[in-house]
Amino acid sequence: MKIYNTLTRQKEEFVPIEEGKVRMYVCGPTVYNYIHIGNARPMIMFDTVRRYFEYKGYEVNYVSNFTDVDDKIIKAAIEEGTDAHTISQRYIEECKKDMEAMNIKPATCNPLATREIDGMIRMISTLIEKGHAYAAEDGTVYFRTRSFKEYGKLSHKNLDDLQAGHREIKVTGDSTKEDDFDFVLWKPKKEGEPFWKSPWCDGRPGWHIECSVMAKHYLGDEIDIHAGGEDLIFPHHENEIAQSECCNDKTFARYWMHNGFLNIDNKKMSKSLGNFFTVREISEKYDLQVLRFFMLSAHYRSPLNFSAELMEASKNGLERILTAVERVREKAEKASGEMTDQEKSVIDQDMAALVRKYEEAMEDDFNTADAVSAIFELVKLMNTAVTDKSSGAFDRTLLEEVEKLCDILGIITEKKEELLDADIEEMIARRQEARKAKNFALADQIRDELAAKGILLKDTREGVKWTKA
RNA sequence: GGCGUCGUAGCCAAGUGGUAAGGCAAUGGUCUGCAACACCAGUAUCCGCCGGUUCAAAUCCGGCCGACGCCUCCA
Repeated sequence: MKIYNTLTRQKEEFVPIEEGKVRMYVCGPTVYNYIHIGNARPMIMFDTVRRYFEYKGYEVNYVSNFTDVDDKIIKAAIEEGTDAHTISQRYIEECKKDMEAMNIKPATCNPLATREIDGMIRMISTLIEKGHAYAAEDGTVYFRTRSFKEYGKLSHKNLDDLQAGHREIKVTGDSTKEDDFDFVLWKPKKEGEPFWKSPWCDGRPGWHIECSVMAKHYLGDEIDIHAGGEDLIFPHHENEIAQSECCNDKTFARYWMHNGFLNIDNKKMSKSLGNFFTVREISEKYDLQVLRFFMLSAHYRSPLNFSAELMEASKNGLERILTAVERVREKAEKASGEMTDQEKSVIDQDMAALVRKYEEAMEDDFNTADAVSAIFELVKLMNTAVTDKSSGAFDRTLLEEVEKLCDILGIITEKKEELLDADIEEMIARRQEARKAKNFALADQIRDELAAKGILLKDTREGVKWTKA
């Protein structure tokens, strides 16, 4: 399996630290509001990575944090006249609902920054002892960036270039720093802010130290994969490496994976541009499976543009897959019989080739766009090869394979059991009678009425089917 | 100023040296009472532009144009 490693800027063969196991850390959201669709991209893509590893038989320890103390959370709390804890708890719960609707598997562990303060204090103390950090007079603790020789290895920057190429390295009058590039590990509390006691001052941790500590706590000093959005490469991930490697004297993460940004109209999504969507907003219009499928349509490292048209296209494409699976599932339930030689050859040749295509795509740095195309080709195979005459064994073999491959991508093929109101059931029955009597005018009229209520009918060989608009 | 990414049909998107996957949309046909689904058919002589390397390039090299990202909180 090949993974593109930001550290080396190359695809590398994945070799786990521990045979058969994957230790993976994904930077999670800061919970000060509903998550936006940009937050959803790493969640969906790295969940897919995890699913593929599990499919290959790995045991994955998947850790993803919630940053629950931060300026934005505090600001939101002040605006609402409540406390930071209330805000973060609320949005963690809402975030989990969104994740479930996107069929993202719960992480092995979702650590909270505020529950890991002791570990942070320990790590900061160690860094100070080793000379990699220092406390200023006001109690702020800084990391001594230049003390880590490899600083910049992930983002491929070097401090002197940054200094030379400085575009107004303004760094507000932080005169207590020894160097402009030093960053905060611990900062003093301000009036009304949550704080914890520490050897340096009452205060709270800097953002970067949180992830280093949580990764160490739940995954150990060395991890296999560390992932997140590409904007985190610098400075967040760079700083994590500095902290962790200076503290533990071990390589922090072997593989660094970063997803590209989700754009709107080719522009970065931002509140100021007014092109900002929360996952919750999208869920009002679409099943979030559609959002997931949309994200899978591009490689995770490419920028991806979001628009209503593309969501429509994704919805239709997903529908094609789901319709085909549904039809075969119903047919397979009834069909019996062993495979003919010809069917065996379709399975061994055609289906096997597509499964291979799918796996090769996934093993090549998780090329989900290609993997999806293999599923479409499998759908075509099902649509043509599963007929009245095909054997039950054949139908089920194809069905199970497609279900399995969809599941790796997190696409749910099982249709949710939904019930209709009695009056709608009655209308459908009346329309069937009208059709039997060849009273098509009445039948069409009823169909239009149902459509107005958001119920779309299809007459199939297996009977009347309905879907919600 | 430094470091990067991208430019493939109307749209999305894979392909990164051997002669253009897949999907959406649109068109014609088959099926269907009609519609929907499904199937069949054709659909980029060509991969931003200009040069170069090679038997062979969308794929490698150079230049240009265009879009974008990071360097500051940010998925």
